[in-house]
Amino acid sequence: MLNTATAVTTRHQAVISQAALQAMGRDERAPAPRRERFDAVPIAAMLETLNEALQPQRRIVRAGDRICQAGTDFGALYVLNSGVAKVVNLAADGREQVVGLKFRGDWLGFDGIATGCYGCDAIALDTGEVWVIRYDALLAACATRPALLALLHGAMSREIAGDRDSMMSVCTLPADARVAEFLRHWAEALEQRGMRTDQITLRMTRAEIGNFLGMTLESVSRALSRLAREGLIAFAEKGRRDVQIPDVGGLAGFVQRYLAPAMVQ
Amino acid sequence: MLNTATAVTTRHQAVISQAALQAMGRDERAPAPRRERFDAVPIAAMLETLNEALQPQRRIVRAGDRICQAGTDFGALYVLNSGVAKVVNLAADGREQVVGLKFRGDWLGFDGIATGCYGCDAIALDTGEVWVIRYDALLAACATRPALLALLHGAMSREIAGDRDSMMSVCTLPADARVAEFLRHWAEALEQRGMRTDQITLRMTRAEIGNFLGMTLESVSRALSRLAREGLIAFAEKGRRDVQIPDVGGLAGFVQRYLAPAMVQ
DNA sequence: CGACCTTTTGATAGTAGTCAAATGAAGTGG
DNA sequence: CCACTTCATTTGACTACTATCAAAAGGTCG
Repeated sequence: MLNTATAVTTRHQAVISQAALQAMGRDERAPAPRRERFDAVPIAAMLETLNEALQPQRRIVRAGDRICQAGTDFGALYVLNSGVAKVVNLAADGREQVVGLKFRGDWLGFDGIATGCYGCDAIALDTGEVWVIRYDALLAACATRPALLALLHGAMSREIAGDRDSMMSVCTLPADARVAEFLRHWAEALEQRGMRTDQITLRMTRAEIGNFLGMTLESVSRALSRLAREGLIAFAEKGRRDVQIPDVGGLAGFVQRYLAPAMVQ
Repeated sequence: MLNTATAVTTRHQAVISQAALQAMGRDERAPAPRRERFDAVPIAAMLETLNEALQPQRRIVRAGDRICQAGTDFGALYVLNSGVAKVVNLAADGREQVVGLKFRGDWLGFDGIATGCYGCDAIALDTGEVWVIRYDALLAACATRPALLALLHGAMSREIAGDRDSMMSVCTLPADARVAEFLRHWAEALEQRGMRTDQITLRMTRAEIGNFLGMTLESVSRALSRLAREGLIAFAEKGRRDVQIPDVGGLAGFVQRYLAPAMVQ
């Protein structure tokens, strides 16, 4: 119960093979797998830098508008100055999945750099402003402004780390906790941007949320009902798209409790 | 049955909300969500460029060696010149998950750029050579060699796209198909690097594979047995770590069949 | 050989998916 | 303004996939 490598067996299996354990035997226990999740550069500062360096073209989008389209030629990256967007991955066989949510300051279109065409659709979930950053112009500007390059790399790096965290949520959490974590994550994103977190408007249907989390719309609905029954969330009087979160910490606690119900020592 | 947006309902739910559908109504059907998955720059050429531009330090690793460690200060990226490695994401609460597999030419450590410390462990799965690319040196070299920067961005972009595909596999495929897709992906990675694909040596235990795919080791074992029973794979005489794949296309077909059993039109 | 893993396979349980029906919202046209 | 249509959501009943528990067999290494 003291070795984290083998203690976690609540859901699925422990990861570390014996071979790996003994191979890394020398340096006993990892010093501090602590991960800092804050941004080195605040979002507002990043946008300011981008704005003055590139004076990007602005585009107003409304709910449902496609910001970029899978399969079309890559030429620009997009930065959300306001609003919310979903990223939808499309497979050749017709499967599609929401693989990400984007908020103010987030970038879109990175997946097009390598292949020369966008790999995902990005769809606005409400009204917002998108900045169009032509990739060649960005690179040119980066040549004279190292800070810009740092910004770009930071954004890509954060995207990679974020995707992995999504992966972990989907793979290690039961359905109810996944929904709780989804809400917590959304609230956290708002908080980082200085917005209210006590009430959030989900701009996705249950089906979209389920698709994002790898579960059915019914399971999402049930999970939300259960969270509401436990008092962790509440619905606005009319319509169930607005979720009130009296205490974000409560959601985090729920995830932890659900994660390791018997891990209370 | 002709509208891909609503046709896919075999597993979980269709993604596209009605609102989104009508909002994007004007441009009828998407032109071609085709995604090109090949590399613009062959892997060998990329390594050659890296080598001559930076003459990176080389490090020989053996199975179980840690290439980089979550939580430690970020200073360098790593490129696999040979061997295989797994990327393990660590959560603050002790959960850990294999979130990626890396082969020759793949980069490691991108997640450290934004936060200043690595977010994942990277563990060698067999003997191999790792190139250490100091990040500051890389940036300096990029300033005079645009090709290097393109390489870097291409690698990060590919990582983002790849993570999303993993996410989609985990979320949209049933257990058996997930394992088949895992094998297919491994074979594809070998093929892109000019290696044999008819026989691959899984360098992970069933527990590790299961952790990666979001299922238990028993389910992985059962899935492999089923694939073997169907003749899609075969085991070497001794030990069940070597998997023979007579026809990679067969695995792809299995995934498709399992994906849409009733989608035969 | 014996200790220790890993893997396989079976039996059982539980979570989440599927099917179905009812309610709730929202928009349309008379 | 109100029927009427349409879609989103909720909830129940049932099913099925996959996790869990357990035992045995196969490998590996001292």
